[in-house]
Amino acid sequence: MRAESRYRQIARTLRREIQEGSLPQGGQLPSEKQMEERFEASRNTIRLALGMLRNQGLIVSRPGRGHYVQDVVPEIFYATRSRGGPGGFNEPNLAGLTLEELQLLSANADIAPRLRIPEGTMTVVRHLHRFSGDRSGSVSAAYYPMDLVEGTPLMLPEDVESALEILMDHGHRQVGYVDELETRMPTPQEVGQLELTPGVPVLEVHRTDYSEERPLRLVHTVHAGNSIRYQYEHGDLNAYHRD
Amino acid sequence: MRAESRYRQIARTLRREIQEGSLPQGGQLPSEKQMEERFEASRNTIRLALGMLRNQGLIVSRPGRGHYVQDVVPEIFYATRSRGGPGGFNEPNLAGLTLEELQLLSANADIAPRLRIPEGTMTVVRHLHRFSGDRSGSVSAAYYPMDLVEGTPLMLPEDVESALEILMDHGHRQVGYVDELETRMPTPQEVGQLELTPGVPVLEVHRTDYSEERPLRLVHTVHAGNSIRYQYEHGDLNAYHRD
DNA sequence: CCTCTCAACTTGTTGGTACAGGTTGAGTTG
DNA sequence: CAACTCAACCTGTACCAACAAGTTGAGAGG
Repeated sequence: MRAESRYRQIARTLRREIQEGSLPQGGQLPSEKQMEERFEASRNTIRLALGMLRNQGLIVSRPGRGHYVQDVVPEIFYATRSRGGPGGFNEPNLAGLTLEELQLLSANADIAPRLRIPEGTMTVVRHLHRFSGDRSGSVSAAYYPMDLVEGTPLMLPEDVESALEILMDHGHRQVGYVDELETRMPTPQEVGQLELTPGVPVLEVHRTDYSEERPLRLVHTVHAGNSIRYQYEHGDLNAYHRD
Repeated sequence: MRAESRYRQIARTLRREIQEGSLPQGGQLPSEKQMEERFEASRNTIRLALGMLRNQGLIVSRPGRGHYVQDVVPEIFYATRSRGGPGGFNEPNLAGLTLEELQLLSANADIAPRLRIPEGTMTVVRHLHRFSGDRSGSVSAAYYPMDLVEGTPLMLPEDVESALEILMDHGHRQVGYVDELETRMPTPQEVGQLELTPGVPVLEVHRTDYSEERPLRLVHTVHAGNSIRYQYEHGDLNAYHRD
């Protein structure tokens, strides 16, 4: 059992062919039956190899169709590039964001500390969905302390242009934010929401926006890992930041 | 085939038990044979369910031992918290970094554009390894343009206190940086280097450090996704940043 | 020419068997 | 008592068989 197992050898071979381009992006792999003959292995062994590649996000498999080489290009999210938000900070990719649901929820242990409110305090939650192209890109939940948004359009189940601008009009100006980034494998629910193919991790971001006095908002976003790149700039880079 | 398949049901049941804590962290799951009886399914089906949990990073499996509930707590990397680096910026977690290898390498298409040097230009590459506790935390490669480090201790195969400080002593002061963050599944090589358990994604970070004139260094880091959290702060948050 | 049916393909799921090799603890042996 | 052996477990790998269900294209039928 010390030597590399058969299915790992097969996976390695296929992986190399994918990365070298003998199997072009989007191209179809031979059927499992054909691979049985080529590699002189049983279908189960072939499927173990294909399972590895699927888990690595290199291929996608469609019942009745076949196995295909995966092709996705990530889009870059410039976290620190100003887009004229009220505080000079851009909102998490407003373009393509649509409101899915509006909810009243008491803050749990994940939310309350970040908003610096007691657990159980009421918050207004706006669930947003971002599509990139025809595919699902991310799902967000923006938590607002109830007292901050009472009597504002943020209480209404409608899309808004800029939530931070609305807050500013009510006397709460954003002066900064904190982003916390983690990666992990998706939950089954997220696999459905983001239409994730197996083997694609998610990037989980907690952004807390602050005024001078208090946290204004917590945006919890889960991005499909194969379609996102975050970029942060710090310091005096006027002459050197890239596009 | 429309109904949820048997192995997914089993995985869902076990997942719930893990998340609810009926199966404590670090605890051992029943053996596959015992689960055959409990779920009235074949070993193949049980193993498919366990494979799902393993791919989700919820369990680890050890031949001859059994299946265990995974338990890891991520450590936070404060990307924007100053630690007295020359430019007021901290280096990527200097503590625990050890030099593995020193290399001379011509810049490829990944490196050259970020350092704004022509492809093929010589760079000095310092390979670093960070351990968190007894486990492997991340592997980094720091790329320096050759002309910048000639005649400095950075050409020597020895650990250095602060590379940016050395560069400053030679007239190159860091004034800022750009971080690019992506997530993906690890390559087989990274699985070995980082001692990753299956189902754990990696966080890939490209940090480019700049002086007023030019890029000074590119640090390419691959973190084990289950042991890292990145944090970025922006704006005037003196009173509000958390520990 | 268009539509519909269906055979022939595809992957997904489930059952079984067998053996390799790591791990452990009971029991034997010195 | 210490060391060693070994049976009994564990997971990993590999094979075979069968059926379910999605997909497609050839060909029959209108």
